[in-house]
Amino acid sequence: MENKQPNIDERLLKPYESKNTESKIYKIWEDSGLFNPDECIKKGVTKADAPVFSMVLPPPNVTGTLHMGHALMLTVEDILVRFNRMRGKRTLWVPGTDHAAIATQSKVEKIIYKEEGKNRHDLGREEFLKRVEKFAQDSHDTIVNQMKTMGVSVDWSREAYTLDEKRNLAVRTAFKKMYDEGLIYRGHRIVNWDPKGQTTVSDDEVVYEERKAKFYTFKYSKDFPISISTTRPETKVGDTAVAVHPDDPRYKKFVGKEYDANFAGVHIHVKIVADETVDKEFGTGALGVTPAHSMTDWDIAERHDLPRPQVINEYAKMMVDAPLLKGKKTTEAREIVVEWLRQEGLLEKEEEVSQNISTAERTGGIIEPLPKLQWFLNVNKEFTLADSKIDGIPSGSDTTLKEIMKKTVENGQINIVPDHFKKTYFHWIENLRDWCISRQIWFGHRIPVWYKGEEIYCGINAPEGEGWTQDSDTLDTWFSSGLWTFSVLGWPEKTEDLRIYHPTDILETGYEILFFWVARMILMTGYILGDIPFKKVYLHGTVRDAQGRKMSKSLGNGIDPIVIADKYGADAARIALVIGAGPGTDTRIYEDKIKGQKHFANKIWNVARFVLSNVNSENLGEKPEKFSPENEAILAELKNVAKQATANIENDRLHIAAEEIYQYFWHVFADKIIEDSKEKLNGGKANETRWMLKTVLETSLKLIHPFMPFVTEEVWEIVNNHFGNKTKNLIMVGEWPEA
RNA sequence: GGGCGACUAGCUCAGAUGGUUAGAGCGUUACAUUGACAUUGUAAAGGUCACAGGUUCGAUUCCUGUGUCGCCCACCA
Repeated sequence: MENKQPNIDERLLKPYESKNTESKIYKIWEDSGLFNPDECIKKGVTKADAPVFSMVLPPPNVTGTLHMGHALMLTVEDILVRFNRMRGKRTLWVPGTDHAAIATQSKVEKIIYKEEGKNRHDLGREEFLKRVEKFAQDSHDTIVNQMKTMGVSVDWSREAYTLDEKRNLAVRTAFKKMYDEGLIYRGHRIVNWDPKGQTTVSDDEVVYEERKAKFYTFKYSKDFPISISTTRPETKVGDTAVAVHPDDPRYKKFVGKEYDANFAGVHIHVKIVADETVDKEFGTGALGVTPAHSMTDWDIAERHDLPRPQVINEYAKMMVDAPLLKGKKTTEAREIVVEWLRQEGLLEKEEEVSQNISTAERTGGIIEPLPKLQWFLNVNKEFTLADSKIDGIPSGSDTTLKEIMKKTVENGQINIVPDHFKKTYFHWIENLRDWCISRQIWFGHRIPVWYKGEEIYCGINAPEGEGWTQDSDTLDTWFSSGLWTFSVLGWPEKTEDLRIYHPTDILETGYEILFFWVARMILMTGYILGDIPFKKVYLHGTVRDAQGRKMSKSLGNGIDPIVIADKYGADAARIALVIGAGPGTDTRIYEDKIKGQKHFANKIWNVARFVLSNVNSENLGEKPEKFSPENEAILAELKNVAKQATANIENDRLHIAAEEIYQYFWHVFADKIIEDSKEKLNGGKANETRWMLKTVLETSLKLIHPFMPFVTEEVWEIVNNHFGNKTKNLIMVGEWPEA
């Protein structure tokens, strides 16, 4: 071979070692300040009037550490950001973390209980919150380090936290505006009460588990004319009606009649009502109405103006006065009531059925529907949107939150990728009910409402004067995350950031939080700013293991992205995550896949070694004005690869872009171009071949950079030194190859 | 019950607006090689693109139906 010459960087003489390189490179990036667009302008790498590209990081929960799903998210977003930055755009990516109210609180409660045997009430609100904040801080620090390990080019100077001072002001300001306009109201409603967590949970935080249950058919008393069925006989002490279908010939004659009965020692007064919602075919076709402990029954009771006595309390215990049941847990009470029915000869049938039981996602507690005084956000109430940038909702016209959520996506102002998630989104909106925003937990944004006797005050700050007490509830965590795109940019202040970077360009997140979060951001931004929060929603899939199972703690099949990055390099993990994962598609990840990409990093390294050992400032002559046809063809193909990559990234096909670049680099550049060049380097076209190799190498590095930023930055530096380039720009702000 | 999606090589997956012999990685087999390469390269085997109809000059791609799997939503008291 031509040489094993001294003038090649000695780093290249050994195989590529990601371990120390990556942390070193990250430090160089951070020190450069170029993650911050203001700094890019100051240093002249970005024009002040360049087009803007902005994005917020979906803030990870401060409940622990990042998993592979986060790694995928960070990778996809970093690719988009690096690509746009290299294209010369004024690029901002704002990082942050989410306090994740109930998730974090219950996690800390578990730890404290395990270690000290105490619950939060033993510690008291103040001490408990101190503990949670400490935990959140530690967790935050871990997460930040993990993000750096993955190579994210976020602007740390703008980092935010959903529960910091500025975001708290945003929350209070938004709450007050909604309260003043009557969109936020307080009311008795059936809520999903979690007796284990002692709090309300939203509909979306309820998960259903299938279990076997007994389905009992019986009458309230001997002289009661209609049999009813239920899986929860203990709730029947709270019945105030039996509902039948208006057209049901069996029961028509009873409608309107009222009966008294002694049911398991509790006096009940039951009216027969006719209601369209009753299914004639199900059970006996007659439904015992328990208004206080069932959503649908509550609605029936409301329609027929029935009393709604509560018979179960917050601890899932019976609160009736009958000696048989008083203070008993619901499960015990069920046995007691069934036994009573047997003895009285009222039980007619007992069947085994499988039933979906509601549980709380975070604590696993069995949901007890209870009527409670809660805060709600009305999604159907009309209000006037004073200043609107939403197509189809003119400024000054009346609209609803639901309409805002619908219109912005319908009219294409917000695009969802992949497209079919739009259908899911609309379907969800159709069925959306008022959003219960209060939580009976301590960790979170305290509701900005104060009471003094009968007086209620809602304000950004506490009211003047003595004797006011603040509402003890906190807000659903998604209330503050709903403001995220603009609260991180400084709202409610009228900041420059807000003017320049909002609405953001893309929101990249997992499809599983389309409703929790994406929809709520659209709602909040529409209401508060009369605008959209982002132009495009890019949804990534779930990361699964080699067998296609979800990664979970209980299965123990999780792969820690940090362990992987340590072993194979973050570059390898990144490109392994992206290749084969189109938007909205689940992807499988396993060590062999990542190992393969580590080889790719090494391939880049070796290609650089080959090129630099054959091309250097001494043997490189004048750049030829015209290349021979064969080299011309090579450069044309290179240009075409760049063009394809650009188009694919712009059209959300990162997986294709990554694969094509990989294919080109390995199987065209390394296997063909370099192999062919070995001969040419000794022939008459040696100089133009050197130029060609240098050009292909440098251009390829740029194309690979968004996907594998560390190794490309390292090689870039070596290349620059090798040729003694004076302007030593980082590849991170290098110019993206012309398409 | 309602909705959404998937089904392509042994395995994991690409195949945007229908158009020659359907692609990659891993795996398998053969050969080469002290090579820029903790190897790598060259080549090979391997596919009724789930099934059945339809539209079309032409369907893996569009339409209808069937089957299997997965996910989301609702929830029957």
